[in-house]
This record gives sequence, structure tokens and C-alpha cells, in this order.
Amino acid sequence: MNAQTPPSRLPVFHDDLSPEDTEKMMSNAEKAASFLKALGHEGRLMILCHLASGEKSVTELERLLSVRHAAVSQQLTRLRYEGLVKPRRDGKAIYYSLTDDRPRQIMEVVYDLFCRDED
Amino acid sequence: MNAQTPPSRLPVFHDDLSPEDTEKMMSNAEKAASFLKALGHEGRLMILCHLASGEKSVTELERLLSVRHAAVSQQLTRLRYEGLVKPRRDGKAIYYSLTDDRPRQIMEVVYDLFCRDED
DNA sequence: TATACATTTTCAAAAATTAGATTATGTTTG
DNA sequence: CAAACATAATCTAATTTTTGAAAATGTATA
Repeated sequence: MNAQTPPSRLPVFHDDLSPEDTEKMMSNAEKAASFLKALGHEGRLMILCHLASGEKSVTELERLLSVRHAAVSQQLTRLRYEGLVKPRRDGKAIYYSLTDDRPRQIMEVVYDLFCRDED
Repeated sequence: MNAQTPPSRLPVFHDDLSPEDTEKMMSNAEKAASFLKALGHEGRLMILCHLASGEKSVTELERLLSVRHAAVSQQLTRLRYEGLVKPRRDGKAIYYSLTDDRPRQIMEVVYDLFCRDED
């Protein structure tokens, strides 16, 4: 099954990184960690899962997740800040959807690791 | 309706999930979030990056990251708890390595998203 | 049109929880 | 004992939830 695991597209870091490389690496790690923190939250993960199958209003999410609307709204704000979701107003309701497939890419891996094998 | 067709190995959740499915989903989300939280930390991400190119002792990591050993040790404890790294004792030193390619799978995606395009 | 009111969502601030760094102390090995 | 790591206790900072509004939109009715 792992025919498509080539010796990794990851770079190899040698032990003597230049100060510039170290800084670059730390800067990237910061951005990546921020992104992963946004995903590392039960509620936000659930939101993303639901949005993966189509846009939802805040009220719909509130009902789907059994979470108070203010909390949902705040979690959406975080995801919006991270550029993972975008709002679209239609009358009274605001519908959220995934902005691109970045969260999807991660979630597919996460799904394989934590959901697939347990079904 | 749906703007883009998801290529997606992700399942589609319909709005009327059974209570069992909801619980299952939340349980999975909890595990996945815990995993993502472990990765959502600059220091731990850097540790994993370094371990991706081979096992390292705590002292080596301490030097590579310019972080006190107690902090490195704590971060390693978290990663160990999450099953992402494993220790191997050799004399006085303890060498850590990735347990499997789960972190690698995530990191490859993260690397593509945050590091690749900026080099 | 104007007024009143309900609904949906956001905002802001306080309270509660959690996470991380530091310091200090143990443990294992040579 | 010294070196290499781990663990515990403490302190601080960051996150999350809760609460109580406020803003925007739509509906009903006179």
C-alpha cells in the first residue's frame, strides 16, 4: 500500500546549518505551527470537516456541533484569520466555506491516520 | 451549488448524522486534534524536522535548537506520548527517532504549504 | 413609508482552563 | 563523581468559554 512513499520530499537538514538557514527554518516553523494550531482544536476540526462537504451557515454549524453560537463564531474567526474559510452573506445568514484545498490536504492525511482504519 | 468538486478521499457528512456517528466523529476529532496540537508547536516541529533526517540525542537537539535540555526533554515527552518519536539508549545518551511515517506524511504536506514555495 | 420586533452573527471583556519555560531535584550510566 | 536525561514544582503566558451586549438584515403591520 505504501508504494507511493518515496524517500520523502522532505529536505535533509545537516547538523551545521548556517544562521540564515536556521532563521529561515524557524520562520517557516512558526507559520506552519500557527496553521497546525488552528487545526489542532476539536471544534475547528469538526467545522472544517463539515465545510468539506459544502458551505454551512453559522446557525447550521451551531446545530451540527451543539456549540453556542458565539463559540462557533469565534472559531470561525480564527479559521478566517488563518485564511482557511471564507464567508458569504445571503440575507440574514452568513455561509462559510473552505477557501482552498489546504485544509483538505491536511485533513485527508489526518483522516487516513485517525478515522479510516477505525471504521 | 458546489463550487469545486473535491478530489478528496474525505467522506461527506450529511446534515442528519446519527448520534452514534456524531460521537464517533467527535472521538476521532479529539484524537486528531491532540495529534495536531502536538505538531502545532515551533519547537516540536523543529525537532521532528531534525529527526526526519536521522536520529539525534537530546544533547544534539539541545544544541541544534538552542533550547535548554529540560525544555527539549519535555517536548520529546509530548511527542513520545503521542507516539511520534521513540527513544533508544546507547550508553549515557538517549537517541530519538521517528516511530513511523505519520509525522512525515503531515510534514510533507506542511512543507509543501509553508516552506517549498518560499525558497 | 415608518415603526417595531425577531433572527443571525459578531464583538468585547471576564473567568476558567491549559500549555510552556524555568528552576531544581532524581535517576541511570560509565 | 560527572554526564546525560527525566521528572516535579512553580510561575507566566496563551487559549478557550462564557456572558452580555451590539450590528445587520428581514418581516409584519399600520
